[in-house]
Amino acid sequence: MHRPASTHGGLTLRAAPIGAPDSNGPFVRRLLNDRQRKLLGSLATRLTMTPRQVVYREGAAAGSIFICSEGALKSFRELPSGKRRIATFIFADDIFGLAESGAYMNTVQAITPVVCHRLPMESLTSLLRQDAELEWQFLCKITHELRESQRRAILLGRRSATGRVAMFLSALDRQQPERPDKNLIALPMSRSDIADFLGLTLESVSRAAAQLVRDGIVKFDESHVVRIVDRRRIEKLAADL
Amino acid sequence: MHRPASTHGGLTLRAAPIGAPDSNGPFVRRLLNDRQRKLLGSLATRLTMTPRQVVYREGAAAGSIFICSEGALKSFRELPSGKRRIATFIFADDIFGLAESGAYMNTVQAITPVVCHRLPMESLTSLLRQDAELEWQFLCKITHELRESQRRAILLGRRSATGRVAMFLSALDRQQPERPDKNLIALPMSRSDIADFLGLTLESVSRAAAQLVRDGIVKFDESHVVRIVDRRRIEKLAADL
DNA sequence: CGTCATTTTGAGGTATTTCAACGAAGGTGG
DNA sequence: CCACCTTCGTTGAAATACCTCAAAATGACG
Repeated sequence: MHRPASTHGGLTLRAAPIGAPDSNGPFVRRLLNDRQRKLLGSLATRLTMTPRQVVYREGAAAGSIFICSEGALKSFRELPSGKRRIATFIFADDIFGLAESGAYMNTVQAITPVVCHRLPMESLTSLLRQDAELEWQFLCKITHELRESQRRAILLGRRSATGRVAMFLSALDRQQPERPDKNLIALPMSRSDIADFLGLTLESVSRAAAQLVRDGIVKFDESHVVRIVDRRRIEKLAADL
Repeated sequence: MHRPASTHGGLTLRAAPIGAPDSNGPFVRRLLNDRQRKLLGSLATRLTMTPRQVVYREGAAAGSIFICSEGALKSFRELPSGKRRIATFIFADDIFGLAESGAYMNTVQAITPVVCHRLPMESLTSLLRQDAELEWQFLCKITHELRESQRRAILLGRRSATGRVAMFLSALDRQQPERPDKNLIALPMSRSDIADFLGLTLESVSRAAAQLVRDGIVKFDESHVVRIVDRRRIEKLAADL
């Protein structure tokens, strides 16, 4: 059943501020006010996707940008060798399809059921170039993404598999804001997705996860739900070593 | 001697367009028109730095953003283990200090003699929030950076040292636009900087570089100047494997 | 020309990758 | 309801590649 009321209902972004003197840590807040949501909503088409469904493929003409409202997706490239590298996972309040020039750089595929909004590139850019306030929200969001991406690049430099996995869990933990139990982390993606994201093999991820369990740092309630047992240690592992 | 004429003379940004249907490859162009340069120039303070000089330190209050006009810098973090990870190298027409929230995330240090411009965060943000056109240029630039950062994260996933080094050289090659000899790449940074950037040891970088030379892919005219001998092969290596 | 930093080269240890097989989970059809 | 099949995840043992430790060689600079 279509619910036209929600056409722009879920349209939000989320990012840490750029210049604000925040208390401590990158506290993340929602962007976009009612006016801005309405403005974007008038351009947007609401889409629902089923798991494994492809939003767009690498190399396709980049005609739209997307905002995810619910669910999780992965953005990846197939390498000539047949290996697959995941550029980023996409969750609610994330933008995707913007960091492209002419053609999409990655393929984006739903992991869970997804609700997202498609905004035609042309109307969006002309809107942004007229509305500095709205554009500012986008600038904040992209800057936030850049920060995260750099953080990731730094931590990918490390060799240790358990360190990488700890870093990954910690990033997911930071990323998931409102949850009943703050120590539960949903892992919607498969082990091999995690491996492709971290530049490890699927086996190494499995072993590293087992190691973290043996060390009493985390515990798997289900194979896709992690419980943080010792938050201090996982954050120490993630911070570096 | 102060040269007020050049206060805003070197103020440019450089990025691939976001939505433009570019011919092929991310052709990079200069941003900012005269009006915008003048506007920014009126806010900016011109700074010259000597090699090893620190622009700002990790954790310091983020009061300004910077635009580099000449030279090269590195942005890095010291890890508790004493190791050092380079988040990014900064060249002419790059912005730095923007992807922070309240406090700078990284330390930035000059590698070569540098000319850059300091823009107070507050005046810049209030200017941007009024001037959508100018803000658009910044959005393009940050988006470009995000693209590069994601590309890097993807390629850091790989284990192969020679592949990483090839990727690094290829990225520098793309990054350096106007050169007399298109096959010469300047490597202003040290081997250990490269290692810290790629998440390798200095020795591995040295060996990987030697390997590339043995394979007839590159040649070192000087220890900080590389000549690409076989462009097809280095790009194949960099693209993946 | 001597000193110090940077870079290269060498030999072993260790971690991850590979290759392989097994176990678990979910969906389909008889 | 159960057998079957496919996908996903775990575990085990050898090979490879990078890291570590160490020392020599090259280059920069006073």
